[in-house]
Amino acid sequence: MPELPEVEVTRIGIAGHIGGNTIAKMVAHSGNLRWPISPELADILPGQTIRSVERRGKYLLLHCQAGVVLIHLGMTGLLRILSTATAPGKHDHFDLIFHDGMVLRLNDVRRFGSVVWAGSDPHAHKLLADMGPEPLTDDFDGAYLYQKSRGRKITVKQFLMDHKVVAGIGNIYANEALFHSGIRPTTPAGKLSKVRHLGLVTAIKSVLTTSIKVGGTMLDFRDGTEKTGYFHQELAVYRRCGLPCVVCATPIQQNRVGQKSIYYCKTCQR
DNA sequence: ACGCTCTCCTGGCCGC
DNA sequence: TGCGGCCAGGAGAGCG
Repeated sequence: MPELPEVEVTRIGIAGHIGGNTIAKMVAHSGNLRWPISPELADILPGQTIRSVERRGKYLLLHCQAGVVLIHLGMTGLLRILSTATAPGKHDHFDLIFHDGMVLRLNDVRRFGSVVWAGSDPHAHKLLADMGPEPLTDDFDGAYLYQKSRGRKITVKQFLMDHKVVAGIGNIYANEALFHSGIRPTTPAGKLSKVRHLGLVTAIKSVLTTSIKVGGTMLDFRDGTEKTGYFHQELAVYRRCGLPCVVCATPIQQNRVGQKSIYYCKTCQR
């Protein structure tokens, strides 16, 4: 599923194709995604030029003169660049057609994604306004995370996935970062020391950065020729229930916290 | 402010 | 082979 690294790789990939290109038409093919595709887009977007493509958490921001289109890929969303429009498939929901014939197409099997008009002040939009710092910026450090966790009773795993705390950390990277920092996912966030927060932040940055590099070598956005399973990092714990820990060979445990799966090594993570 | 639960969706997988 | 049922999972909404 698209996590922050995949969204970042997507951002870089599509920016090279649509940046500076002018939109001729927007077409919504099917019913709703998470919310209805903002209907005003059909009126606003024709004639708009893509100035830049930004990422905030897992949202992509397409900057035009009139404002910003927010795109979220949900769990199964995929953006493709086509050189010419082809008939949309069952799970193709949205096309941006450019003057030169190029098409940016959103495919999303489970329809948890969204396409929203955010106007000229996107960072004030309610979907972005309360978001915490980007995990790969210097604003996100051990002191910050430690301070935010004081008094919090939720598990550190759930804490990391709260986007008001830090933007764009999903289930995979929460599990992986906790493994690499040796922290049991079920530990209450408020019980962890400052030093352990520092290690956790270091692990988050490391695992995200590595994954962006890997994803970047495996994506090709032109005409749907992207490799399947385009994110292919070696995962240490995620979905490895019962398999040996890569460090100590203890079988990886799986449990549920909240509605999500946690994976951890009971020996390495305390 | 915080924490918990519910909800959206569908392909894949399991058991019978 | 078909069918029912369950699961994964991002993250906002709504409630206490």
